[in-house]
Amino acid sequence: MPKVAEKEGKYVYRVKKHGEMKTDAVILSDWETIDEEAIQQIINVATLPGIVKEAYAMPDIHWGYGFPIGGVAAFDVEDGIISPGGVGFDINCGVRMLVVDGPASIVKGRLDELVKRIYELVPVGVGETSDLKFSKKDFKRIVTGGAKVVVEMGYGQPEDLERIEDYGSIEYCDFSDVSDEAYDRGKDELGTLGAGNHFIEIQEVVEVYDPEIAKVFGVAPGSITVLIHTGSRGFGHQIATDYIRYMRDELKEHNKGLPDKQLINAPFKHSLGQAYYSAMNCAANYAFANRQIITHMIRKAFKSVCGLNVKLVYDVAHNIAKVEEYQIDGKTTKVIVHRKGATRAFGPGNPKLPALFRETGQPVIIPGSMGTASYLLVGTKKAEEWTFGSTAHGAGRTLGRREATRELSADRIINELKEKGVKLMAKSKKGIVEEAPEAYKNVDKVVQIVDELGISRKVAKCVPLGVIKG
DNA sequence: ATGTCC
Repeated sequence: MPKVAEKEGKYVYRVKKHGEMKTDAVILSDWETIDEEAIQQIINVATLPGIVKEAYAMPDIHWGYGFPIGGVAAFDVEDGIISPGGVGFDINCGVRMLVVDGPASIVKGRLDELVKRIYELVPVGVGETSDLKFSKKDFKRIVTGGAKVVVEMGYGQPEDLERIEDYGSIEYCDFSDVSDEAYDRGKDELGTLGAGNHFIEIQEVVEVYDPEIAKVFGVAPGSITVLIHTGSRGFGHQIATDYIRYMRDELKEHNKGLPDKQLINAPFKHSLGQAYYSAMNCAANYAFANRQIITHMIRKAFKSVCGLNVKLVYDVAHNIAKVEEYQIDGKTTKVIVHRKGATRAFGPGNPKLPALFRETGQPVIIPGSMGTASYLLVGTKKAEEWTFGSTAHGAGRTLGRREATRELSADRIINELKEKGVKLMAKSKKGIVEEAPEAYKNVDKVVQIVDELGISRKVAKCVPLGVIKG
């Protein structure tokens, strides 16, 4: 443990404000699994203008571009900043859980066919495009309106919308803040999965920790669930790239003296900060629409192969910045919360939640690495009071992609999944090694920590039956 | 994460 960190409690470590830090940094994790580069990154975040309360690291923290992945930081909207590195390149990368309306036995009996059908319907892999064609006018409607626009176009049902974070639509956005290049990269990728850690997984609920909440969420022991993990593809990536460049070129003086160039940012109130916020929200809407279209394809697959309907459980964002209000030093303060590899975890009574989840708190989805468990949890008041309504987002890497490629073998991983009875279809062997379970922390441990800390609570555990990867 | 280097 670096000398700067003090243990404050079980899974709570504090780096007291020192040097250029404007606030403390708090690490919520077991110490053994953390790399020191990521700790330095959350310390760097605490030096940024307008940061309020504390910077937080979740138990799945690992090194990222500028900000660590698994980091949460809130900046005052009046004198704080917004930073593309605090959101991530895959803007509104997130996870959506579906539940199959019917017996597990039917799905298990047709698993191979089902995985194959989904693989045919959803384009996967780097740079993969879809056959769906949207006019520029429709594309503009989609990225400014999100999931509801594609539902209107026939991809899903109006009831889906209240089961998406922010109803799958973020209002503050203007298409004129999006570059032509971002449009070009994004126009043919709606309805595609992508690569890297993105996946579609068919799972079975093996354990329910809170039956009442599980019932509200629509799952029970033995339920078949489907997880979709993807984001805004080349569209969001280009928007991040564009605005990092604009901020570097146009805000030289403001960004002078950063502890790390990758922390490049704009004052939130500055026209460039507002333009990034707007373009980022276009990418967020794109990602919600993307997961909605993929849901439609999965529903088609289940209908044709099993004759079963599929319902939405919930859809969460884990790479995004949002304006929210919190009590800070007894004062209601409007902040721009950056959740990078962190999941919103609003508790019971939060007015931003639909009536459906008003009494329980919002569903939270924490996927594991390939072949391991995934969890459905519920948000808490404690998260709202402590971590700006945030919790972890996944297992978190322990090996970089390059290290994983060097140390692990795709064939062995394929065999291990086969032995476990998990059906895998993947576009590339490279993706398999990079996403091997050995390259990640143990998701069970991450979930145990957030549950014990009370920043979200376990509801159900799912294990994989079939995996589709890029 | 990503038309995995403009």
